[in-house]
Amino acid sequence: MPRSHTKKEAILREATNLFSEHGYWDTSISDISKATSVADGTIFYHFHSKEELFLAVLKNFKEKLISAFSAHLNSHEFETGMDMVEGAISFYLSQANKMEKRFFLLHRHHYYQIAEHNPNCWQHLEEIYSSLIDIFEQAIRIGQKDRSIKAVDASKKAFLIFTLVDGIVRFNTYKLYRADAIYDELIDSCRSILQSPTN
Amino acid sequence: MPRSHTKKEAILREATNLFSEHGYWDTSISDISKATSVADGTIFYHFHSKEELFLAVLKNFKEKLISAFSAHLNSHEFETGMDMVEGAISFYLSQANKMEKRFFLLHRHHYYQIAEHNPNCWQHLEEIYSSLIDIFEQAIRIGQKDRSIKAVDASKKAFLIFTLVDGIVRFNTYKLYRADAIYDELIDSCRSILQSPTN
DNA sequence: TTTTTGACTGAGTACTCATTCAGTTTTTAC
DNA sequence: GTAAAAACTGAATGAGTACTCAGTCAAAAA
Repeated sequence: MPRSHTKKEAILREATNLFSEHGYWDTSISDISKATSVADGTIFYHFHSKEELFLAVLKNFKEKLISAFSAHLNSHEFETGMDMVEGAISFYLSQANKMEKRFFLLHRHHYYQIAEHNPNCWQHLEEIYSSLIDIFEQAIRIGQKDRSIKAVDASKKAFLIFTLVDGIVRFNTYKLYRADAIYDELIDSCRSILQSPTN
Repeated sequence: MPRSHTKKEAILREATNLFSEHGYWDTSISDISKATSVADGTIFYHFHSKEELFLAVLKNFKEKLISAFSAHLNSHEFETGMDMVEGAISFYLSQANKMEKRFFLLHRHHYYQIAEHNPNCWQHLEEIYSSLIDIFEQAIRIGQKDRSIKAVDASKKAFLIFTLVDGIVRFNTYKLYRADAIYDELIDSCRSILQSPTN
């Protein structure tokens, strides 16, 4: 239990770093073993294949991300549902900023490729997105109760807003646009989406 | 000119199909040569390396995409700038639908990785995005002249709307959400963003 | 003390893949 | 028609790769 545990964790940690930074194909098993100061075989002792390790990294990220989110929302009080939406947006952006490399994982195309034939992988992705979108949806519903948000389709609007925020994170990590330069416009637009008179 | 031209084009065409469908790493040179009925060496005669071929595919896609867009916009008349924005959105979605596989190219992470050390690749991506965003921006400016759109920051709102639409395309290709199920909400939201009273 | 167990090792295996190049065929120029 | 140039070929190369496995070692169980 003492060292073995540590080594498996270390492998997972280094694999997360390397897969996040360089992707699946540009990270070899021996890259990971070197970074962890472990023999190649040890990796296969703990994880049966490279793909399994890759999935373990995703699973780990999923758990960290979801618990970080619920911790944040539980520890904050929001005046209105609209404020809660805003809080969720800015928390998502700050998380993406803080663990930028990890967020790369979400945008790594290879996961979606694996997901096509691996239901397990698909489920991880699905859980990540649905739990994130859920946060927005719940905030919208709360806002509709306290009248800070209009009677819109909460589920669809939540998806749209999440898409928007996630897309901005994506452009930011690809260095094609800076997220902070557009923060105010983003919040503004989300307010418009949720508060403007229904047509 | 006769056959040589054809073969180079055929290689580019098959490479586009295979890279779009399976990605860079899951497409080998011999996959491409088999699909084109050409010897491996021929590929290297026309393109110096696999990466160069990959970039040629991107360049080709860029040109096709941009010209398809301007052809569409020039052949249509729009009542207002707001209608033009709507037209651009629905055209983007229909293009993404029609050449779904090709659009994968835009979301293939590998390009962004190459872009990090290859200014040429970065430029292609930058041109694709900036010309697409430009279309939205111009439509917004026209709308501001004809009063169908409020006095918003055209450049930033154009980026936001593009991000939103592109993000939806992404979720659609990954089969995590169906774009057509959300079309009305999308248009609605864009109207809100561009027409709601400024705070 | 002896045995057993499970974590760990790293050289070896079997393979894939991009790239090369010496040579052949086809096209163009004269 | 002939020479030069260009297009094309595919077997060979060599650098990598994920994964295996026979064996080491330390600590727990007997």
